[in-house]
Amino acid sequence: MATTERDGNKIARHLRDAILRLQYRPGQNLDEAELSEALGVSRTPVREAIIQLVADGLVVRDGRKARVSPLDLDDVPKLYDALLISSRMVQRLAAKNRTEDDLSSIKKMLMRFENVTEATSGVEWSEANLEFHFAISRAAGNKYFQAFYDQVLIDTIRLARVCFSDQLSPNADSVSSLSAHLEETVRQHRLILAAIEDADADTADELAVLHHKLTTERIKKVLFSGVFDDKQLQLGS
Amino acid sequence: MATTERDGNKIARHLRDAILRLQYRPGQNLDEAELSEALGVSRTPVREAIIQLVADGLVVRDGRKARVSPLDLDDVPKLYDALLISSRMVQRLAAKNRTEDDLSSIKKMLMRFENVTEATSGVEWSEANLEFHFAISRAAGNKYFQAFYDQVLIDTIRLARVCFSDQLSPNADSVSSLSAHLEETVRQHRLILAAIEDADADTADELAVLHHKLTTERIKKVLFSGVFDDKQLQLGS
DNA sequence: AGTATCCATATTGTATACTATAAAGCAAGC
DNA sequence: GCTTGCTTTATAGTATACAATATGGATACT
Repeated sequence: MATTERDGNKIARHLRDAILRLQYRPGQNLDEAELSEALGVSRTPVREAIIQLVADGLVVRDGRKARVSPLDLDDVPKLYDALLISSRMVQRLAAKNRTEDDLSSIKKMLMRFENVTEATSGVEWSEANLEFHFAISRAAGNKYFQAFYDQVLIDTIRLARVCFSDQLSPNADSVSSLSAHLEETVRQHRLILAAIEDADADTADELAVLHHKLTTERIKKVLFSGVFDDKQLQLGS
Repeated sequence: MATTERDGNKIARHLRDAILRLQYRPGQNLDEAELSEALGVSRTPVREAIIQLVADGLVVRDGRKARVSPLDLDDVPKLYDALLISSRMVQRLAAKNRTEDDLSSIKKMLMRFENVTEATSGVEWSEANLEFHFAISRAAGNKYFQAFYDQVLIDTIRLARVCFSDQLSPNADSVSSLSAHLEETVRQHRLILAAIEDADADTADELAVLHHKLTTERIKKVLFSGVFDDKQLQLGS
């Protein structure tokens, strides 16, 4: 799959990164001439990159125009359905099929993720997170499940970033909960690695369920944490 | 997904069909100049079509060259793993989420498939089969599972066609078993439609398992039916 | 005043010319 | 005689010019 083969095409990779980092916002129109000028190449490679991204699902055709694909709200539950199933399957397969190379790759990504702190930018930490799960995806050794999972992971990250970036003024509660969240994430990642190393497919599967729960709870917390506090704003006081 | 959006690009569609029909054999080199001449267009649209097909997994990059992707033998068990899981999930979802439009679409494809007889060419019947399952895939209403399943279906069909086309002299046994196989396939398709119509997810799931079994048994029968008959060729007679 | 049609313009789609690169073949040296 | 490096050639990658089409605005007609 295109997302897996680290990427081949320089300009497609640049566009992909820019989209994932929300430098191009979901729904934004992609003008070929504009992009080719910005990137200092002609329209041809830009067009070809866009075609790839359409196939990857990051860009969507709207008539002849191309737009960054827009993270539809009623796709969110579907995304988390897919995340639950694909992560369970992939971690199960990874526990069965992982090679020594896979293990060291996963370990490397885990260590990178462990160096993430509260000070690290959100983009960096979600990138490290993504790479950890990509490594597991490769370890599963089944290109069909891998393509499925990679696609789901990418949209999960995009959604998370949109949620966290729209959280314009991070309130004290979410900041204080961040370090706890990071800690728990690292703890789970270690357990997942251990299960895969032990070839314990059932545990790897159960851990996927737990990790899914952690992810969805985190998103829920952000989405429903308004800026108003019902204690401070007594109507009529 | 690209395979789902009936296709947008005329020349990509042509190439896709040609590859699925084995008019371009797995492993075959795709020369841009040659193709552009054959199709009566310039290299640009051919290149763009190839990029799409690479993303769809039907074409693979080999250095800078492009080749029809070669159906690796040790991917076969992985394909059937993926087929089992994806078909179960998709049929389960379809039973839950299907709309009336989905149902009539599935019914239409079922009727088309029922008109397939032993006289029909293999390409036509597998095409009708594919369309039936694509319709169910759409009915699932989850683009992630749909993309997963569609990809698996496409490779399943490709593999089947390679197996049956390589069966150079179809022996009497496989010909006589064909009508039984067709009949059983139609029977299962009807049951699957009924389960989806009844919103009976568990049955739809179980039927996917049965259908998977039918598919794999059929392939096994072809792969292991040599042309020699051990009764006719007694050594030393 | 509202709507419909036509023209102008912007933007995508295609063709072709040119450039860079990789593979193959030949030659020379070890 | 085999290997290695250079040259040649074929093929992919890029740029630019041109064609087609969709969209928006203006004008005219109802």
